[in-house]
Amino acid sequence: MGRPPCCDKVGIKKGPWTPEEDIILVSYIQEHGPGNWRSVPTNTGLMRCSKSCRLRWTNYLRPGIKRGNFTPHEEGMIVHLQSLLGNRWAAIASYLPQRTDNDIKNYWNTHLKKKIKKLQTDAQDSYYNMASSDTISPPFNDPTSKGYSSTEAPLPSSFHSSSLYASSAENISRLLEGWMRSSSPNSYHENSQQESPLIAANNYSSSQENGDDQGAGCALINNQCGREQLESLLVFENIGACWEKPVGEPLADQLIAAADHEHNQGEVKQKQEQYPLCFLEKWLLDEATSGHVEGLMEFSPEQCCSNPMF
DNA sequence: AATATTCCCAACCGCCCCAAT
DNA sequence: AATTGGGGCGGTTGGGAATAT
Repeated sequence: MGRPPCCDKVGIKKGPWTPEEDIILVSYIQEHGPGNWRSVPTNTGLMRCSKSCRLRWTNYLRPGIKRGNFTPHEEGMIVHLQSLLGNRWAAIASYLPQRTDNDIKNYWNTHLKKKIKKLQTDAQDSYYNMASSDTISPPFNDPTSKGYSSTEAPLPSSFHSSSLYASSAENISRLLEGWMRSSSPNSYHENSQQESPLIAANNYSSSQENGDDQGAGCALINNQCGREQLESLLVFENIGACWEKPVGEPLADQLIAAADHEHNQGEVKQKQEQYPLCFLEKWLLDEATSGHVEGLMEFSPEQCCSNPMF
C-alpha cells in the first residue's frame, strides 16, 4: 500500500536548510521559475527531495512573504475564514496573499485557537453567572450561530506579537523581488496554470457538496493583479461603511475587538462596525455570486454599496 | 548561573488528487 | 480501466529560543 515517501531515498538530507542551500535553490528558481520540482534536486545537486525544495520555496523563500506580526485584521480574517472553511489553510491563505498556509496554520494552532477558547470560556462563564437571573441564550456553541467548534481552544488574555525575522532567507527573497516583478505573471506564482477565480469559486461550492476539501479557494486570488485588488478590497477602513455589519459572529467580533484594543484602543468600535467579512462569507457561501467574482475585483466602495448583489 | 519547562515554527510525514501512460 | 508518480494539502513533530524556577 502506498509508495515509500520520496524523501526516504538514501542520501537525501533532512533538517534545517542552510543559507547555502537556500541560495542554490533561489538561484535555480530565478533561472527556471518555480515548478517541475522533481528536476530541482537533480539539476542543482541539492541533497533534498523535490517536495522539500517546493516547501522551502513556498513557505520561506518565495518573494512577497510577510512573516510574523499578524495584524488584528489578519487575525480576524483568519478566525472568520476558519469558521467558514474549516482547517483548509491553503484556501484561507489565498485570502491573505502575503501569508503562507503553513504560517497561518501555525499561527492558528499556537495563538488563535487558544484565544478563541479563552473567549468562549470567558463568555460562557459570564453567561452562566448571569443565567441564574436571566433567560438569554448562551452566546457560544449555538448551532444557529457561526459554527465555531466547541473543541476549539482557549485564549490567552493578551496578544503578543510574533518574533521578528531578519533571516538570510528574507534577504534572499528581497533580492528576488525585483526579478519577480519584472518577470511574467505566470512565473510569479507556481500554480499559474490553475483555474480562474470564477471557476475556483464554482468549484468551491461544488466541492463542499462533495465533501471534497481539496484546494477550494486556493486559486481565487492566483494572479498578482487579482491578489492586490482583493487586498485593497480588504482594507477595512476604506470600505467599511459599505458593508452591512455581520451578524452572529461573536467570536470574530470579540477577537478583533480584543486585538484592536491592544493596537489602538480608540478604534475598537469603529473597526467592529467596519468589519467587512460578511462580503467574503456571502461570496463563499452563495453560489450565485461566483459568477461575479471578476467584477468584484474592480469594485469601488461606491459601487459595492449600490450593487444589488449585496 | 543552572536547570526545567513552555512556546514557537520550520520541516517532515502521510494521504489524496489527478494527469499521464 | 488500471497503474504510476508528481504535486498539493493538512496534521504532526523536533529542536531551538524564551521564560520560569
